[in-house]
Order: sequence, then C-alpha cells, then structure tokens
Amino acid sequence: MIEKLLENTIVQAVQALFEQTIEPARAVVQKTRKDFEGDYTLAVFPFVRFARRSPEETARIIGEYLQLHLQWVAGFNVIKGFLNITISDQYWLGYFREHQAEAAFGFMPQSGGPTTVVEYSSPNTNKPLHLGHIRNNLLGFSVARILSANGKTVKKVNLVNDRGIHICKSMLAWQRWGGGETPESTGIKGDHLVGKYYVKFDQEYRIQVAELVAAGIKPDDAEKQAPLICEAQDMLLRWEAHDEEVMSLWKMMNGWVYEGFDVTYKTMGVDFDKTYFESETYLHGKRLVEEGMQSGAFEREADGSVWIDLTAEGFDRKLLLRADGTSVYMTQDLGTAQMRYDEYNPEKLIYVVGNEQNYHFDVLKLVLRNLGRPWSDTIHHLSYGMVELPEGKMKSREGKVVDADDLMEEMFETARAMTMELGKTEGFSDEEAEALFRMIGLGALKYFILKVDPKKNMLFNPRESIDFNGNTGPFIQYTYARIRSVLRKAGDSEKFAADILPSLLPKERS
RNA sequence: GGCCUCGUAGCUCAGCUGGAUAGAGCAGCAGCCUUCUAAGCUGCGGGUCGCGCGUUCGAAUCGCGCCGAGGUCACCA
Repeated sequence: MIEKLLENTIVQAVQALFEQTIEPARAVVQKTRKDFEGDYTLAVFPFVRFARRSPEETARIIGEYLQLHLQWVAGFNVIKGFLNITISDQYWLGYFREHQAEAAFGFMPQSGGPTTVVEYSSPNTNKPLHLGHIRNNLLGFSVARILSANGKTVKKVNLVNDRGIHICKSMLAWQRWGGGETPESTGIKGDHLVGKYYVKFDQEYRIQVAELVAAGIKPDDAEKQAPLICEAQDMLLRWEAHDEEVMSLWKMMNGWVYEGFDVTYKTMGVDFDKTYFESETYLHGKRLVEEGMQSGAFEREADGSVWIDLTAEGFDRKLLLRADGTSVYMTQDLGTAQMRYDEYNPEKLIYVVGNEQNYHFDVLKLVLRNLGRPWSDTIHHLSYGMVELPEGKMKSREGKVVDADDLMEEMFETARAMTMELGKTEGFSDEEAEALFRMIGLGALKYFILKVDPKKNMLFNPRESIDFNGNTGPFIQYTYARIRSVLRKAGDSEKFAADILPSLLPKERS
C-alpha cells in the first residue's frame, strides 16, 4: 500500500536529512483533510527539534526528498508544519486497473491457522428474541465474518440456556393456563407462545405477592413465599431429578422455541457452526472446582459451599458451588471454557455478551488463571451496551420489549412501501421484489445497529430511529447499485479503466 | 460506598494509538430530475466537545479531581 511506502521513505528521509533514526510509528501519514490540497499529510512538528529548522522548512525538504525518491509522489505543499503530499493519478488508475476485477478484493485467503471461537446470541428458551439479541447477533456474526475475511479460521458457537427457573415459569404457566395450546393449534410462532406464558406467570405472580403484602407480609418475604414461585422451584427440582412428566413438557416447549428461533435466525441472516445446550454442559465445571479445591486455589465453607477469594486482586469473594453441590453460572462458564479449549485449542475465545456481565468475565478469567490455565488470556469479552427505548430499559417480564420478529417484519413493510412509492420495482418479478424489500429492510436495520460503537449504550426510537435516507444501509446499497450500473454501461472493464475512468476524474487532476 | 463504562449541534451518532478552522445524518430553510438510478446532490443556519486543573510546540483525544447518566458488587443467568 502507498501509505506504507510513504512512511518507510519518510523514515529514510529523516535519516538522510537529519541523521536521526526514528520509529516507523513516528512517521505515520494520515489522509489529508478535504479542504486542503493533497492525498496524504505528515505532521512534521515532532521532527523540528532535531531538524534544527522551522516547521515549514522541515516539511519542505522532506517533501522534496519524497518527490525525488518516489515516482508516485506528484507534488506537495506545506502549510504551517503540515506536509501535504499529492499522489499521481497514474498510481490510482494503476491501482484500480489492478484490483477492479478481483472478486475477493479486501479478503485474505483462509490461513488454515489456529481457530478463533466466537460465541454470540446465547438466548434463554423462555421467551422470543428481542432488540438486545439483535445487537448481539449482528455484532457476533459481523465479527466472525471480519475475522474470516482476515484469513482466520472461525467457529461461530451458540450457547443456549435451556434450563433453570425461568424456563420452569413458562412451563408452569402453560400447564396451568395454557389449555393445551400449541403453535399448531394457535398459529403462534413457538417462541412467542412460550414467551406469552412467561409474561402470564409474572402477572399472576405479582398478584399473589400483592395479596400477601396486603395481608401484612413483608415484600421481600412475600416474593419468596408466593405459591407460584414455590411451585416453579419445585418444578426445577423435579427437572433436576429427571422427573418424566417435567422432562417431556420441557422437551416439548423447548422444541417449539427452537423452531421459532431457527426462523428468526434465518430471517436475520445469522448462523452457527455449533450449538451448545446448558442442560448438557452445566455439570462440566464441577471437575474444575474439584481441581481448585485440591490445588488450594478455592476454599470450602462450613456449609459445604465453595468460594474463591479474589480480594487480593481487587475483586470480591465469589461463589463457585452451592452448599447442596449444584452449579452456579460461574461454574458453568468455567466448564464451557474448558470444553472449548479442549475442542478447538483456540488462539482466541470471543464472548459477545452485554456489558452488565463485565464483572463476570473479569472474574472468569481470573479464576481460570488461578487454576493454572495460561489460555485464560485468550478470552476476550466483546462487551456491548444496552439498547434503550425512549421510555427507558426494556423489560421482557413485563412484555415491554421490541420483539425481533416484529421489528424485522416492520422493516420489510417499510421497505416495501417506500420502494413501491419510488417506483423502483419496475420489471421485477414478485419474487425479486420481495427479495429486494428484505435486502433493503434488513440492510437498514443492520447498519443502524452496527454503526454505533459496541461498547456504548444506544437509543432506539421505534418511530424515527430507522431511516432509509442519509447515513443508512439503503444509502450504501443505493451507491453500490449505481456503481454497478456505471460498470454495466461501461461495458467491458478494460475499456472502462482506460477510456471512461479518466473522464470521471475532476478536471484539474486528469 | 467500592469498581467499570459513558457524557461531542435541538435529536441520533462519528472523530478518541494527541495535529490544521470539531464532522455526518435527521429535523429547519433555499435551490437542483432530457446525461450513470433524486433512496441522490448543492448551499445556509446551528457547538463553552459536562466542568476544572495538569502534561505538551499542540488536547474532544492523555493524566488527576469534581458533576451527571448507566452498569455491577446474587447461593439469577
């Protein structure tokens, strides 16, 4: 690339002119700001001390050196201490000729090197995917593709949280109030049907808690004593004891959810190489806890619970195993990390997980290090901020969410309406038009989500957030379509590069 | 309270490994469809880059201290 060439030559120039050896990092050029003439700019202020010249003079003699030694430097100008370098049109035309026919321009060949594991999505099976999952999925899928485009061997993995008290809540509510409803009998998508009963549970539970509080019980106690929550906990115990009735209900309802998720993922355009289920992996961490007990990294309380003391590292004491011997979240993540290490021996393990779990991942890495796992450093938590609504946080228990399926459907409808209004589908078959609406609607959504810094919280205003004009996905798609159109009209690309491109350049540069 | 993150135009966001007069889009106003696609283009107005101190030739960018917002410090995941 021309930047690298410029920078190397600047290092040479400084050596030759001022007898000073500098780090290549000190000779970085940047793109010239658009209101100045030139293509690349070097700020020479750091050199003036040993150049023993004014900034202007320093810039001028470096510019002369570059022009003399690099054939592609067509000229330069100096403003204050800024050296603006102009690259010749021949270079750009040559560059274009060289690369314009490359189908894989910008992509590195697959290296076949060590694997990078990217975990994303990680849904619970008690409710459908929402806007937060959209941000998660798009980030994870994009990062995987970017890594892959850089030649990395990438494995996209999903860890489905298919067990736990929240699943039991949906199950219990369906059992009690469902009346035998199924996705088939209602025409409701499986994940939505299950989510409906999760909301139902919460509504009924709140009523019970309110009644207990009215009867004079303290709110904290009421939340623990409400019959519904006790029943849900009982159901979880029966699940863990492999109670046949609970297991078959669990399998049936999870099956509905998976069918629903598959549709959502497909619509969104994301996929996975492998899916882990917590019900199958949640016991794996216990072996590591045993190991830590033996090595003395962990300690056991009188009640039998196991802890790690991280106060020396500036963290807290953290529970790793309950008194009854059951796993907690951290135990599971220790286990799955070890599984992935054993399976892929990855050079990097990326977790796309919301920033409310920053602390959890700091601790996870630290616990693994204390267990003598040097690969704990290969874990990277790709932490992203919450998607907020104008009225505040989304609350799925209260049904206060932007549903992923609904949102995508709205995007497609908006795309359809705008496209039809602009008359863009002339000569399209119904299938082509439908594919176009989806492409544009999804492009708008993806770009809207991905253009903001992952680590920042972002605001989503359902009414006005997603636009098709301005700095949007459809604008980029439109620009691409026009470029394709130009190329089509230009006929064969050789002819285009030779005859037509120069005429498209600004006059003063051709 | 401890720790972490964020604070840039009316709104949503770029810029943050230090560089020139801080940029886009939306919203507002004024123009532009017989050239390749107007989902576009051109122009105008709009800023104490939360506040203060420091480092530096130079700070939106780095450091420290305040203020404000969010997260977290669960035998939830």
